[in-house]
Amino acid sequence: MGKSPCCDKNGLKKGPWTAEEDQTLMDYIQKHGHGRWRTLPKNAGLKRCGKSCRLRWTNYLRPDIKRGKFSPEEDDAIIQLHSVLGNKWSAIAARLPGRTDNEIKNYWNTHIKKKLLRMGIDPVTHISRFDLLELYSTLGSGLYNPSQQLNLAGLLGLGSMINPELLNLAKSLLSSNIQASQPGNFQAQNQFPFFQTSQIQTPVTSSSTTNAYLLQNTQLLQANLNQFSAIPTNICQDYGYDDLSDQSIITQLAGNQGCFSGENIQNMGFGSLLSTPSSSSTPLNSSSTTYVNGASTEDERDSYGSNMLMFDVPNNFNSNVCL
DNA sequence: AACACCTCCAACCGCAGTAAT
DNA sequence: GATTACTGCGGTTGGAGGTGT
Repeated sequence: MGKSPCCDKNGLKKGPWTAEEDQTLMDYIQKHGHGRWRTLPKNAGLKRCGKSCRLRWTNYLRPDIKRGKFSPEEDDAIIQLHSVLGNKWSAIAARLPGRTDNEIKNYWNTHIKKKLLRMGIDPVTHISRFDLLELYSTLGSGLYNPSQQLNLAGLLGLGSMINPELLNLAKSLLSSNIQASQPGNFQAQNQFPFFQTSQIQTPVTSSSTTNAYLLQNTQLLQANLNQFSAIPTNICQDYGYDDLSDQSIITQLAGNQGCFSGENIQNMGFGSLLSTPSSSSTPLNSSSTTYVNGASTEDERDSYGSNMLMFDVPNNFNSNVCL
């Protein structure tokens, strides 16, 4: 299903390698070295395509490959490198001796990503989902009614829980000329400097705390957001909104009825709204998948929807406050 | 025991970049 | 400069093995 054979047409074998094939390949490479992958299998007497041989060698047979479980130090290194390099698995592998890009990629997708999700951290942007939620909520309110004096955190009784710098940042944004509702106003996908991976701060690691991470990300947001005065439409488009001024965004951000209530917060699907496709190598710039209200299936099991909103609701929280 | 579902990872595919012609 | 061949990379898949019912 989905995959068309690359070797069958030439009568070449595909699928798992046998011990004999491994030995043949290793013997040949020991004698002649690797390279010239297209002619190698023929010369070595293997009924495999060159690509398959190269992959087998680089991912499994190479003598310098370290196998076995990843250490906590390696975990941290991968997270840190990923926050800087993104899905550049080969670049990450180059900094982790003995590990292959394929191995790291698999490990990321099966372990680390889930670990970060459980911590409420977006594995693509390495930004706390709580900060993103707050930012988007604030922006959404301002866009819906730009003249409105914002005090969302106060309104919700969340002031003490939200980083004030982030709120100020969001307010600053709203006070600037927001032109994002005009399609085509942004030139490039990566113009949203806030997600430039080269500027992502040290990510959370297994030994860090979420609070420290929030502070780091707030500083990052502030530094980056100072550089622009409009919100790219593609951010909204990525989540299925074509027009940033569309009230539906606000409705989404504020819950299905346009009101914040405890129940709405839990159910409004921010996890999907704010998530990015797991396979995206360009944070928040995916063009292929729209995530709205749980429309996507992947990793919704581990959705931030539950994780990111794991915070204490103050006793005086008014669950029926409308925006 | 049998079946269904889930997790993990080796291997595959397609694309992009580079080198050779 | 255009075309072809080769290589490397990142995303995705299939299936084995594990776990739950």
